[in-house]
Formats: sequence, C-alpha cells, structure tokens
Amino acid sequence: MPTIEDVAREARVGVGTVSRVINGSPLVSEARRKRVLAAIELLGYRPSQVARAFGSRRTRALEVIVPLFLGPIFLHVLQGIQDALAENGHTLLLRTVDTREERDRAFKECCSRGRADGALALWLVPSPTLVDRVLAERFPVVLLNVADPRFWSVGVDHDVSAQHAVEYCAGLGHRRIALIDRREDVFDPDGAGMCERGYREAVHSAGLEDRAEYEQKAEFSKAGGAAALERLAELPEPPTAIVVASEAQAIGVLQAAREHGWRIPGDVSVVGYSDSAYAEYLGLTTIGVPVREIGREATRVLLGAIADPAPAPRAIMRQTNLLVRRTCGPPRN
Amino acid sequence: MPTIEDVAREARVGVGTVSRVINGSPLVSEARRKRVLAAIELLGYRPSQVARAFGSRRTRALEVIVPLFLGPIFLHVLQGIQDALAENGHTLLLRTVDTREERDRAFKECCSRGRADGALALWLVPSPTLVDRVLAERFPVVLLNVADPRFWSVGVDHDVSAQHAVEYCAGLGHRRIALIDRREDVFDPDGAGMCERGYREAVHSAGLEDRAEYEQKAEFSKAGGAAALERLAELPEPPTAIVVASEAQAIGVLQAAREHGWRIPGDVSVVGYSDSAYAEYLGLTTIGVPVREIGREATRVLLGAIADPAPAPRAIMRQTNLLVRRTCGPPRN
DNA sequence: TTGTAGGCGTTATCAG
DNA sequence: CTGATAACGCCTACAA
Repeated sequence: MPTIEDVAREARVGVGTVSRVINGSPLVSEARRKRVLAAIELLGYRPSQVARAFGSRRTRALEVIVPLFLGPIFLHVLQGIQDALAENGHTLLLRTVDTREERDRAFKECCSRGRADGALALWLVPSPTLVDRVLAERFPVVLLNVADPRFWSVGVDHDVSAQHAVEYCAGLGHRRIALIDRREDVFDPDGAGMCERGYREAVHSAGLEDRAEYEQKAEFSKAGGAAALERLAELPEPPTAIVVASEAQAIGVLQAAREHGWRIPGDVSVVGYSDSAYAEYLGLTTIGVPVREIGREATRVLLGAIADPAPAPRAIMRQTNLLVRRTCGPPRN
Repeated sequence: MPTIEDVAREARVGVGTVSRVINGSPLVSEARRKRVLAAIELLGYRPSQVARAFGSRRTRALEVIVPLFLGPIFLHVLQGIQDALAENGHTLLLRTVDTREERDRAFKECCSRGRADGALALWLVPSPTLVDRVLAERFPVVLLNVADPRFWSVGVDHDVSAQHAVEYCAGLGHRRIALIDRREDVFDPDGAGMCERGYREAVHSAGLEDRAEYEQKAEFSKAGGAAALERLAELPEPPTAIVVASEAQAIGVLQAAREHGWRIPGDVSVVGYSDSAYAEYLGLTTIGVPVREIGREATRVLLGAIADPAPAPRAIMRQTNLLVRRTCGPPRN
C-alpha cells in the first residue's frame, strides 16, 4: 500500500501538497495538482481512512442506532439516510439494539469511543439517566420519530396522527373507537403511551364516551397487537374501530381479529400507523409516515450539527397523511 | 478525554502496561492490573477506537454489503450477524448497493480503504471484472447465499431447492409447473437463472413436458414477479403451479394472480422461496432458507478468515426445508 | 502557493 | 513481567 509520502516523492512535491489535493483545497497550483493526481493514479494510492480519521479527529462516519423490531421501516429510513449521504463519502456504522441494556450501551459508547462523528437514533431516546451524560459529551445526536426538546429531532406528531385516525373513524360513524398504543419509550414498560393524549382529545371533541378499557398499551410487535386485540374482543362491548400505533401491531391485530372470527372492516375497522409494501398488500388503511423523508432530513440535520454545533436543537415536524384502503368502513349498525 | 498516558501516569506504570491491560494480555502482574483498572475507572478513560485501529492496523470492523431490495431478509441476516458478534466488540459498517455501479464501488472500496477487516456480501457476488482485483487484495470476503469457488461462501443450493419445490408440486399431481426465476447475479440482466438447472432436472425426472415458455426470468422484486405472472397467464396453456425464486417475487405473483382472477391454490399453486413474518401471514407455502443461521455462520467464517487467512476458501451449504402453508394444492383436474 | 515538522493515541518491539 | 521508544499515515500549523 503506497502512502502519502510515496505519492509526494513520485510527484516531486511535499506531503502537504498531496494532502491538499486529496482534500480538495484550492491552495494548490494547477500544475502541481495534475502532477499529484497523476502520481496517485500511477501508484494506485488510496488514502487510509483510518489514518485520516486519526489525524483529523473526524471519522466521517455516522452511527445509526436501530431497534431491530422496526422491521421494514428501518429499510425505508435507511434509504432516506443514503439519499442525504449520496456522494458525500460518509460511512454508516450500524448498531442494533433490542433491549434496554443494549440501548444504554449504544448511547454510552457512541459518545465516548469516537468511532463516529454523530449518531441517528431511530424511534429511540436515550434512557433518562443517560440524557445528561450524552448531552455533556457534546456528541451530535439526532432523534428520529421521537421528540425530546434537549436533542435535535425529526419526526411526526403522534398525537395529531392519532387524532386524525380517531376523527376519520368517527366520521365513518363509529362511536366505540379503541386505541392500541405503544409506549413512548419502547424500552420503558411503564412509560406513557405514545398516542394517548391525541386519542383522548379526539374522543372528547367527537363527543364520544371515554372508556379506559378502550385504551390498550401493547408491545411494539405483531404479538403485542394480537394480544391487545384479544383483550378488546373480550370486552362486553367491544369497539367497532381500532386505531393501532404501529404497522407491526396492526398486522397482529388483523391476524388475531381474523382468528377471532371478525371480518374486517365488517365487524371491526382498523387504522394502522406507517406504511410499507406489506401494509399495501394487506390493504391496511393507515396513517402514512414519511419515513424516508425523515431519514433524509435527519441526516442533513446531523451533518449540519457536526459541521456547526452552535445552533440550539429543534424538533422538526413532518406531516402524516391518511392512506385509505380496505380495513375501514362504517360500523355495522 | 484522557489518554493512555494519563492513565499510565495515574497508575504509575508505563503505557505498555496499560495497553496490555486493555487488551487482556496475561503478561501483567495482578497488582499492576488492579492499579491500572482503578486509574481507568477514576479517569473515565475510554480507549480511542480510531487510534487503536491506526496503531494496530486492525479496525475491528466488518463491512456488510447489502442490496436493499433484500427487504426483511436483510434484517434476519443481520440478526444472525449479531448473534456471531455478540460480546466480541466488532463494529458493523453498512454499505447499501442498489445498482451495478454501486456494487462495484462497494467491492473496490472495501478492499482498499481499510475501514474494515473483512466484508460480508449479502446475496451478491463481485462483478466478474472485479473478482481478480478483490482476490489480489487478499481482503477477506464471505459471500452469503451465492456461490463462487474463489471465495468463502455460506448459503443453500438453489438448484436443489428448486428441485424440491417442483417435486412437491408434481407430487400434488401438477403436470404444468412453471418457474419464475431470478438471475444468479442480480445485477446482470443477461445472466443465467439462479434455479434453472434444478428446475429442469426436476421437470425431466418427473417425466413432465419441457416447455421453454414456463421458464420465466424476472426482476428480484414484487413488480418483477407480477410481470412474470402476467406472461404466464397469457399462455394458451397456463401452468397450474408456479415455483418462484424469492419471497419478494412471490408476493407480486400472489397479488397479480389475485388481480387476474385466479384463486390460490384453486386455480394455481405457488411455492415461494425464503421466509418471513409476512410470508407467514400471507400463508405462503415456501422453501425456508435458514437466513439467520447463514448470517451467523458467515460471520464466524469471516472472523476466522481474518484471524487466519491461510485456509483455502470453501462453500458451506445449509439445508432448506419446505414450509407447507396455504398456497399449494392439487390441480383442478 | 509550498514544504517541513510536530502531533494525534495506540500498538509493538526490544532491551532490561 | 516492565518501561522506553519507534512506528503507524495523515493533517495542520507555521515559516518560507
């Protein structure tokens, strides 16, 4: 492997000049630049990324912290990230987290180990106990689809989304509308529901009865959605419409409802949350979340924060839009 | 950020000793090890990963090269990779490739830029023109689910899989069995079909008529599968069973068949390839590929090849197993 | 605009 | 077992 010195010798210039050429500095005469480029070509020189990172104290890498249960959504976010990264030569580090402990380690290590210049946390916040620590490291972190005023974030307003979904069902004539929610912090089993506030508001303003048993919190998974549906189905007065806080849960709901002998949307209407090829195939009426765009925008924000850490963090909000398909209809009576 | 020197000073030892402690060398007395550990704790020292990589010429990172169209399969592979990586402290670099050019760049750069110690190529081979170059770099690469005798690989035998699928359909009584195949090299639109050999063999040995029009090659996507189904549906004598070379294509086939007015499995039976939660939900009868296990095994192989590059590469094969669900039945007559 | 030299935080070597 | 010390390959002042 040739080094920068070999190139400098071959081109009969100093290593500084080679470095400048590599980094696109304008402070190089055209003649020398050509000589350097030729030498690079001749020797097949490729700068060592590790040495560059070491020398410049910038890794040109971004860490993506992702809970695997996101499923295909992750792939869409990834596309957005790539959109923003196209041609700017950043590397992606992938860190998957499936438990609370892994999440904590991920946040701790991304700050201190210096493998990346910043991090994107997908559908994830740092544990409350870690927030101060992460903040203290002044390591740029952008949260996707969750909000915390102390961090940069890009996402949608989940309460507004739930509100829209409830309003849509109410508009179809439903009076018994349930919510299968997820936790705001997936890894906090006792935490608040992500959509509960918006759901309650919509229930109130639609003049519907406010029944606690219609507010189910479930695990962020197919199984979680299915289990919640069972609970709703056992109620003396089951709901006629269900708003579900994620696609994974919604699929579980559809499956469980079918096994329960319910027809959809005949016996029960279902509104999902976020979209994918599968939701489309299943005909799931759902609240579309511009996931790819969120990934793209968040990456831009992160790159910006890395380049200039001065600005105070903001929460950037995107619109959702209801995708009407085949799982909603008017109530039976 | 404290450095190794700060720790050495605090612990009143040399930097070499600190380094040994960090790296778990046995050549340290218990007394000093304790002093060092205490100093590390006291100072909150974290070794710089970049400096370590620079000093040791080992990044402790693996690059994952993945075509995004893999969809959820990628997530399963990822879990397998994480299984193998648990607790051994390697980092994952993610490189997505969606075109032939991106694929080529990925293979070129992973070798020369030195960001990772090895690479896992998912469902991907290097372009024929790049093979020699990659080989020459002596950069460890393991191919997943594709085979090339010049590289390490872990996967399944696609011909055997196709054969099983055809045999299964023939066993149900089908005589007109079609194949919707994908290219062996996804990015080579003129390349050979991945399953064609096994399909033909099975057709012959089942004593079925060998019809060229039953052998469709399609893009590795839902749309590709759907388009191929249209072509088969237009045939004067359409098949009564279809073997499809991927899950994505199979889903397109199901959708297109439904739109075509075909009932499944009444009018046509479908066998998919590889499995996911969605295939399960859809009731797709499919050839299960142990994707997670392939990811795990490939990672182990890669780590082995990094540790000891001497052994000649081998192709490691795993078994598939037919998952019988609801998309296959006997032919109508 | 250019070259030189110091520094980045480890690892690895080599005497002790 | 231990501690100096020389790499490692690049970036970035700084002086010219």
